[in-house]
Amino acid sequence: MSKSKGIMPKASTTTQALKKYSEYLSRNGLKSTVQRDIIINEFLRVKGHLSVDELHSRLKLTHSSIGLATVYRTLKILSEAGLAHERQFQDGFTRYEYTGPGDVHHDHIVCVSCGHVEEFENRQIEELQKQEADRHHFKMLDHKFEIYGICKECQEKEQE
Amino acid sequence: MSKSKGIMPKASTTTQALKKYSEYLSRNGLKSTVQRDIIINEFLRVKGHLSVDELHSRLKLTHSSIGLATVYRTLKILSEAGLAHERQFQDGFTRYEYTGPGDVHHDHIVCVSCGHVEEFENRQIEELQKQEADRHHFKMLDHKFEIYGICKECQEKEQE
DNA sequence: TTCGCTGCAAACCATTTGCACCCAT
DNA sequence: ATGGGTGCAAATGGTTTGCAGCGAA
Repeated sequence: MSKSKGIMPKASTTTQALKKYSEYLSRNGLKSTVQRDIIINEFLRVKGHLSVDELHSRLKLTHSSIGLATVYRTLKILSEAGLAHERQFQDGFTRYEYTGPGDVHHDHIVCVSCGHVEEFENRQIEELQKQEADRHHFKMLDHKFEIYGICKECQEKEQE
Repeated sequence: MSKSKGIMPKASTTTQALKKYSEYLSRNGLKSTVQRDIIINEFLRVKGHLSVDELHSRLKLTHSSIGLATVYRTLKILSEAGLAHERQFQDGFTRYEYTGPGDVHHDHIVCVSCGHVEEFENRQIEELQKQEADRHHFKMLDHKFEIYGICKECQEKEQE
């Protein structure tokens, strides 16, 4: 769900992301390493809602020595750099989702049977949220909205 | 946020809850014990959004021998009996909230500073959710909607 | 050469479970 | 007396952290 607002994007989202990432590193006195590059490239390539363990398993296929802790630490950096969002659905894993530069806030609809995740944007819901926050005199910082259900494919499988 | 729909409620919510609970026990071959009674009575008395540890700490004041595992097990039973809802906000604890017989679905607005939780109902949001589920061909089972922010009291404290 | 980074193992921490004993039915 | 319940301690499992050696700047 990354949206390029410009008419003619000059660089791919991945290139922009890598740039933002390396800027974040130097601004914070952090170093570029081969492991981090491997992790980030795979993360940007997949663009799903990956759990740390899922990403680590993928990486092990081609880079067997990479440590789970390093994947955790790198995803935390991406999150702090504003390139990834931490998500917690109901399955006990923290998942990370890529966030592009022009991305609009969105929510999730999760299949409790197969784990499939779809995204949606809904302006009206966003607006109603703000109204509720105001009504309760809260300064809204964030929100979490997830719909849990059974996706089309799993409904069809159930009927067999 | 328990709403009695009747004009003249015959029994208090607590009494009704205890009845529902004991019915659940006998229907499932479970036993009534002093520990369970103590836990449930305190849970019904407080009616907040209690973490297991918070409830256990309260109970220890008057019943020092009560075990944490028993509190976990009893709240699980209450949840299965339909008298409590498991909630997970962002603080790493599972919280339990009392659910009365005529209760309408509601969502939460949570203060990230002091942990205070308020509730709200919003028909329009519920309706928009259903529309989103339909649009994505999901059979909706459940949802989770939380607004995170700073409550009025904490905003005032911040300014000092 | 300096520090940050890595992989490993150990630590964390909320929650669950195994077990020997207890008690409601 | 039977079999579920209890408290305790140990196990679980995702995530974090300490540490000795490694490598980028």
